[in-house]
Amino acid sequence: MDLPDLDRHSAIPLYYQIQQHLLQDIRVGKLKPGKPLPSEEVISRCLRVSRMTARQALKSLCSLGVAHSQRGKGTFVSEVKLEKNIREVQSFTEEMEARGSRPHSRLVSSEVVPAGAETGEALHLSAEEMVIRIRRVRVADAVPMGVETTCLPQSLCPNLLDRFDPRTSLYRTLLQVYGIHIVQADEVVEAGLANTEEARLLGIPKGDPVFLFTRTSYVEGGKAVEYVKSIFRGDRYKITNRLGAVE
Amino acid sequence: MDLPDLDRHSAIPLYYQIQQHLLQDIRVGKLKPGKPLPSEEVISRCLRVSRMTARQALKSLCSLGVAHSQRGKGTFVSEVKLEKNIREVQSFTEEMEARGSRPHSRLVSSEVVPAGAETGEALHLSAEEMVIRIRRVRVADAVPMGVETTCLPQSLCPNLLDRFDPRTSLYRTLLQVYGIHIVQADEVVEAGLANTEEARLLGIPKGDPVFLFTRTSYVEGGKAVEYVKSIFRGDRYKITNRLGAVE
DNA sequence: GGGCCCCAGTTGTCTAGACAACTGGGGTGA
DNA sequence: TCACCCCAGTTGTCTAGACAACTGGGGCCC
Repeated sequence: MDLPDLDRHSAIPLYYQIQQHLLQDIRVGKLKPGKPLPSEEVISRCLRVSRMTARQALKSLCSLGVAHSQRGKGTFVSEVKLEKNIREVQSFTEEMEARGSRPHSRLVSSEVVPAGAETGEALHLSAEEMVIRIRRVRVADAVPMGVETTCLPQSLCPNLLDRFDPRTSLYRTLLQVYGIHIVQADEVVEAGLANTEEARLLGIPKGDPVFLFTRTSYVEGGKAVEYVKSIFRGDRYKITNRLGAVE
Repeated sequence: MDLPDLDRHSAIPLYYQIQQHLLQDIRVGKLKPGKPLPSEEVISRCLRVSRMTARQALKSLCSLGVAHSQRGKGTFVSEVKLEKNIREVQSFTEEMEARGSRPHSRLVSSEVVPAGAETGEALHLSAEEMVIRIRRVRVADAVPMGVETTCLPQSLCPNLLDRFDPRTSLYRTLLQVYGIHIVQADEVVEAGLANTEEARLLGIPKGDPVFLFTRTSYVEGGKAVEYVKSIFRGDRYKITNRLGAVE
């Protein structure tokens, strides 16, 4: 076991430096699944940090899912692979890039309209309040993958349609221009069949299997900022979930 | 703000007593979404615990997703509802009971067979090793919802077929009889169409939209113990996901 | 009014230690 | 041989403090 020297004058917390080093050792296979990580006491003594700091590094690895602790025994590297991330809030752009594809989007329509009952309820607006509605075909590696309709309250991001290039990532624009950081989302998925218009936009036969997504996205603190309905091809798109345990 | 008296002689950790009390206050609406929780210093002073213990209670609420902290400001109750749980490993039985339905199952077949390439790879077995394969129709409130095929290594749960009533919960039997506690699973979902046999078992027209699930389940430490392929009706079944943020 | 500084309150990180609870192995005694 | 005890190693919980970093508001000065 080799442990790194810590940079004690860095702005990076000590526990985080330790966590990153252990994570790196796991990634490159220096620490193998099922094998114990250095104990709190060993880290504490070798790196001259308090046991609580060593402990914080190990616990952060546990909450990442790459390790698990057993009282009286130690902390061990888990078997599960690092590549399979816990399902996270990602824009289509981020998701496709993570899968190694080149994403882009084609604008179908963008307009400012009253929210209506369904969208209003999801975003906690009255049905009369105005929302920005953007409809796009999502494309990965030149293959149309799905059709996505996004609604955002106009009050939250005025002039979005002037400032946003619909071919790029909406989430990045929200963060960079408006400081809106989406951290959580609730999503409902149904299975259905493509209707005539969807089939035309996606270039697939009518009646092909599709996913129907309905997603509400939240900023920290739980305020709803986005309501999305989308349709994705069943033949080219898969959902990958990591399910965790109940405490 | 009223804080409870702590039982200092209890085996229940102090931070957990505090966490449970705050959780109760949130549940009954005494602490409302968006409002601050008592600060670390207040908890520490009122309950005569160290600040680290108060902090542990608040951080555990954050990791449950019911609160969030902001440096320099405080820890606040999140808006999201408690009823909508983070997606968790659940047996069909648990899932349906949580949705308020009465689940049961009808056995299609159960047998001991060689794993084969696909199942063997998923469970880290050779293709020749024997697995127990159970095929069941899953029913909720007398409506057939899906067809599920579960494979488990025979070495892990010998005599399972004698000890397990296929109409009940497999996960409960694994836990109670073999001490196997499934804590994590990877799941891939695809959209497809029902073939003739599936349509017959589910009582739906051939070609109706269905979900195709492929799930590998793990015990603590990451050992794979179960490989499941299942088909669920698209018209009666929805997937609900809570997506979290990346750290 | 506007800009600036300072201060109280809050969370983030860290220390040095303590005892409890549990695991696994070795040794001892019946 | 077997049961039991004890011990070293490990994680879980807890204490009492320290300083850093950030927020928001009040007050001061220009």
